[in-house]
Amino acid sequence: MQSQVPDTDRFASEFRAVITYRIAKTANLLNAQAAHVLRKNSSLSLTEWRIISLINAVDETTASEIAKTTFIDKGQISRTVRSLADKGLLLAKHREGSRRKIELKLSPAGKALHRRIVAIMTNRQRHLTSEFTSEELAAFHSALDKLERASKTRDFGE
Amino acid sequence: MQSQVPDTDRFASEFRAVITYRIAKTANLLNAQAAHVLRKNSSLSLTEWRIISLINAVDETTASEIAKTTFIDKGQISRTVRSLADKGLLLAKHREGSRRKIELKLSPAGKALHRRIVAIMTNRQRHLTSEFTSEELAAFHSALDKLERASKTRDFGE
DNA sequence: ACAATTTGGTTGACGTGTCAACCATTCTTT
DNA sequence: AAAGAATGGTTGACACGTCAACCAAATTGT
Repeated sequence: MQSQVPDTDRFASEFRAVITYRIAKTANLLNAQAAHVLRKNSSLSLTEWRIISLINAVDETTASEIAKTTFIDKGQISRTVRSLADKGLLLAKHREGSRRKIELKLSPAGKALHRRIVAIMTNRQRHLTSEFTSEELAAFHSALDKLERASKTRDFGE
Repeated sequence: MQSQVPDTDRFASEFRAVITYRIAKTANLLNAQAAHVLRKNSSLSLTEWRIISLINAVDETTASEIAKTTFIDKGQISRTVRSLADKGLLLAKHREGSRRKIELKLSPAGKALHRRIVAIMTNRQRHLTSEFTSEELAAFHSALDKLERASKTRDFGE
């Protein structure tokens, strides 16, 4: 036996330190988990679920407002909204006195679905953070804040 | 004026706390930044770059080893490897005494490219973590570890 | 030595994400 | 009120990620 470290960990030592790899990997794992949970409990894609819970949170909103805060692509939102409306989960109506802005609200069915899924997702969130102290959680959020700010810089070349 | 909070922050208060949203968003921002830097300084996609630096780190490896450690899809690796080989950046040869395993190594051109880009990416990494103390960084890594472990659970239903 | 299983890699189909062009409407400026 | 700019939303094209089927080689079990 030449080494105690399994072959598949040859990269790990090099790349554990590279923060962007680690975040990308964790985010992928979490997204995969969420998608799996959603498939099992509904017919929603992850983006559909996100948009549903965003709308639910503010009761009523527009596509462009969602785009601004979440950085989800305009186009993707447009299509997702249509598919949710087709499924009868949300209502899209021109806002009073406007022929452009479209007001998005959950339908009763959409609200019911949200209620059912959010319970599961809250369990999940609790599970994910169960090993965190509240200090650790706060520190983690603040680290993400710093990274988000630093991610705006675009120039590192000579 | 009804509120000091801009409209676009209506979601923020609700969703800042939802850890998975935050990670997903930060990961997206970081990936977009990396992709932008790569486009500006090379003709590599993010996945191409990742595979190049993985191979560089261990000098020589195989597709399945990459797949195991990084969770990048087998198929995606296969295609990316081909495109890198076509660009002359890596060499793929059947491993001595095997007609199945394919040994992946960077070509001289690949190594040169890696050297050039890794300098830029190191700058970036330094910039991203410049506001972190080493304790904060360690805590952040350990938080990601916890989340990765917790992301394996797949069941949260009733 | 043979069949059964596992492993390494490729391919095709399909869904999702991303970018840019575009149109209609609304706001701003004059 | 008209011209120009900005905004809200839709669409099409294309890159990328994801899944499952598949083939060939290698390993394991009998």
